[in-house]
Amino acid sequence: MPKFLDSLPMILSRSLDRVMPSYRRLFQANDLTDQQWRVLRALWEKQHLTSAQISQITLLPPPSLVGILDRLEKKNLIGRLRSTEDRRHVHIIPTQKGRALMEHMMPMVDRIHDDFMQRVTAAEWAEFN
Amino acid sequence: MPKFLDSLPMILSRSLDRVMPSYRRLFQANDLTDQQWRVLRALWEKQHLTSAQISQITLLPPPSLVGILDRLEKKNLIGRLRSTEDRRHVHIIPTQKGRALMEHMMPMVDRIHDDFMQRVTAAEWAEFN
DNA sequence: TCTAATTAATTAATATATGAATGATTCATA
DNA sequence: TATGAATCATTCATATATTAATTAATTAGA
Repeated sequence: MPKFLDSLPMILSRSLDRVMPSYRRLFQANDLTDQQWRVLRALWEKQHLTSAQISQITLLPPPSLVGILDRLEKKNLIGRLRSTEDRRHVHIIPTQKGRALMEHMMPMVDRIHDDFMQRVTAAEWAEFN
Repeated sequence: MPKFLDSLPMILSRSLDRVMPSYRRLFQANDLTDQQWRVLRALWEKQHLTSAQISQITLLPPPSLVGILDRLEKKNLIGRLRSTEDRRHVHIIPTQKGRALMEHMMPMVDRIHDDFMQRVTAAEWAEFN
């Protein structure tokens, strides 16, 4: 009978709780939520994605994505474009402002990742075994 | 430059997304949300906890906990008891109905955990390395 | 002893998650 | 080619996350 804190969901949640704050400080400094960042981050690797594709990549559920895209659009960071071939699809494209913001943030995000991978492979990583 | 999907937050989120559905089916069958379950699960190992203690154990932020406790109380699964020594504290105690529900669910939850630890140590677990 | 600093729980405002349902569109096929 | 099944984005209702602020109660210190 495993203890509550040793359950898979709690182990993973705890890990996330330790990883996210470092990122979140940077996101907040740029007026972005975690989820808004995820969308922009996905568009960074491949601009021009449909809403469904973004949902699959970012793991953000479609109903949430609607609002997230609304707010990104309101900030003029992305644009929505209804497809002409298949009018069910909506293409999401980063704006000039959106790309500039990413250009500015990506190096710092990469650095946070690198910093983690050095500490994590030693300390936190061990918790999984 | 790590790919988005290889970042720590996405690896952990993806893992959670694969683990939770199995549990969630059981929770829903018993009319509980993930978070409501967490609170009852914490009280299972040690009934009589304060709101702050539950927050620390379950990782549920205090503002969220207020509503979660409200709904658990409304379902008559827990009781709130304002402390007499320090009237700032609120003791949370499972009701008879709450304990009965846990007694019913714990074996099934443990089994889900065991099933995972057999598949996970082989397949998913490898993803962390 | 009286005020300033702390603490626990809560409220408020905004953003997301979850599951079900809808509307518009496209596809499959009889 | 009409028509029912499948898709994509969206809406709806409810529950939770996040940050800041508030309230009530306790403690620390002048």
